[in-house]
Amino acid sequence: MVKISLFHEKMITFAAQKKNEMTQNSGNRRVRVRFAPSPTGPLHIGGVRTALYNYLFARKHGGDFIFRIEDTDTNRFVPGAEEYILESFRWLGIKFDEGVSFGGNYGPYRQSERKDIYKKYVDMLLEAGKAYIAFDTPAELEAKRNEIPNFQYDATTRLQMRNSLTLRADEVKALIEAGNQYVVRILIEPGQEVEVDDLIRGKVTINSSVLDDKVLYKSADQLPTYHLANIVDDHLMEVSHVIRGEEWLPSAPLHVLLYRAFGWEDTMPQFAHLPLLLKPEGNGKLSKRDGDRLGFPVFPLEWHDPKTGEISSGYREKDYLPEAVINFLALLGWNPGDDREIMSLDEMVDLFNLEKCSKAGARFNYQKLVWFNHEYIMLKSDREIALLFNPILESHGIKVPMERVETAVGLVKNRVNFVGELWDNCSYLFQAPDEYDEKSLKKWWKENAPQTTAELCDFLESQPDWNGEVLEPLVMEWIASKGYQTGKVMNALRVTLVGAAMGPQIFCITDFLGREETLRRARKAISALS
RNA sequence: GGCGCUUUCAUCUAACGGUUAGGAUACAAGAUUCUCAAUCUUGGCAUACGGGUUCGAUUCCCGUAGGCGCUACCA
Repeated sequence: MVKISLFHEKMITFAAQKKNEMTQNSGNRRVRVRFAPSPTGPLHIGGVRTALYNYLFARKHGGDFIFRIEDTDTNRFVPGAEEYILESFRWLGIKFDEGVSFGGNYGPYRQSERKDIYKKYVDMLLEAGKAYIAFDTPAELEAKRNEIPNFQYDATTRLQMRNSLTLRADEVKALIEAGNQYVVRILIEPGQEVEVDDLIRGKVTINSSVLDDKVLYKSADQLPTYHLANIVDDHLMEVSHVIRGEEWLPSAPLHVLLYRAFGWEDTMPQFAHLPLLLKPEGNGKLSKRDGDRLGFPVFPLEWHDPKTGEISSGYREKDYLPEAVINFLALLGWNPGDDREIMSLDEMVDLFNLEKCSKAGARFNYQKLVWFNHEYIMLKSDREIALLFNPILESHGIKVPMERVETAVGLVKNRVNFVGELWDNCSYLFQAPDEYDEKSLKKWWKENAPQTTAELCDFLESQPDWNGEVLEPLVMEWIASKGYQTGKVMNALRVTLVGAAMGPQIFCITDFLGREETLRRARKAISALS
């Protein structure tokens, strides 16, 4: 009975999962998603998470992951930003299938290189009467906003403005030929309920009357704005799902209307608006300043601003492991449905499901990221960590065989959160202490310590086999026979070898140091400290 | 101001009408021990509020309050 019902339950769960996968991949379309940043500076950590979710979704459904550059704002363009973004994903291990620098059949993938395409579609909208030309200058609009509270360029106001709806056709033509700059605005029909079907939030309905006639195209630089470029590109690149931040939710109805205006509603992508990343404390979304203030990076890589010369710290340079960053980020707004927390990228791909994404913003609690980093240090082999640690050793002038580094790492890695902390925890393995910690001395280097340590040295020297496992019981026996206290003897020795009351088991240290070095250090300390 | 989204421990979250409301981080205590850590065990800590619907609401609906976002010829 129990078995059957359990089996039955599993079948139901399985069927439900299948159904979810089907609804998320409607119409048997090939899954194609994109990450489309603007090259206006370093990649924000929230952007990294958005890209990660897109990546997971694409892999989960065997689809394509596209990298598109949305550089339609020439004013905000920052040289080097594109390469920075690419480099960030290389470090994080997130791979794209097509797009800028990856190739593909839907290019070009840089919007500034698609001017002709957008022009064509703008003209289509104009001809169909779904959009119109407006000549109002920024100054005129500014004046209007000052004059009328809550001014909005829409059905209630557009007939008071200078545009192709209020001007005669020959006037419009003359203005353009005279070199007047203009924009193309979408003509929003008021009073319609526009529905956005969001995979995370369900149906979101908004009345078109609250929408304004958004600018789609600027004659000044012959470039579209985000909204137009986005819809045209997603359509042409056959994007099936738009997974992006919640800040886009208010403009999603506009996008639906654009798909409708073009007659592309049947192939419109499905939307999924992700919750935002919030400040660890206080109000608002996570910003660049929070990192500086609270001592953690908000960018994957260090960034040198070419204009201001300002340097913003990055996770890579701050010694975080990319796996830890990815793992932490993945769990900020998503969970696999059970208690698992440590997951590889491949495991996440397997487990990923948009329906398990949360709706509310998540505070960026970097304390947990530190914990993740520790977990990944423990998870990685001693050799992997040793490879990362070796350059630090060399920077301290220490060159030893890799096996030595590996052994040292194995001895102390459980006590660090960062690879960079390794040095402070094991420098004594590679160089004799040149000073002794005062607190440790006070506690363990008592009046008879020089004498007992000297005796211990003699005893150790007399042992034929220098091996911690052999030595330990013999030393314990010796201590007992002398009537000494284990703690006192061992810690006195520790201080002479390490320079402080810290470190792993003492016989691990003597093993690592070897007979000669151990005795040399101990005897040196006895003479130095008596 | 308008529009939209959102609300379970301090934080990330689980529980998709029936649980002593679970896990993790952080915090605290204990264990261990040759030190410091790590580790293990234990502990405290939550369903924003008010109405419904229901035999029964963390879960569904409405309202209030809080939070967040958008409201550019930026994305």
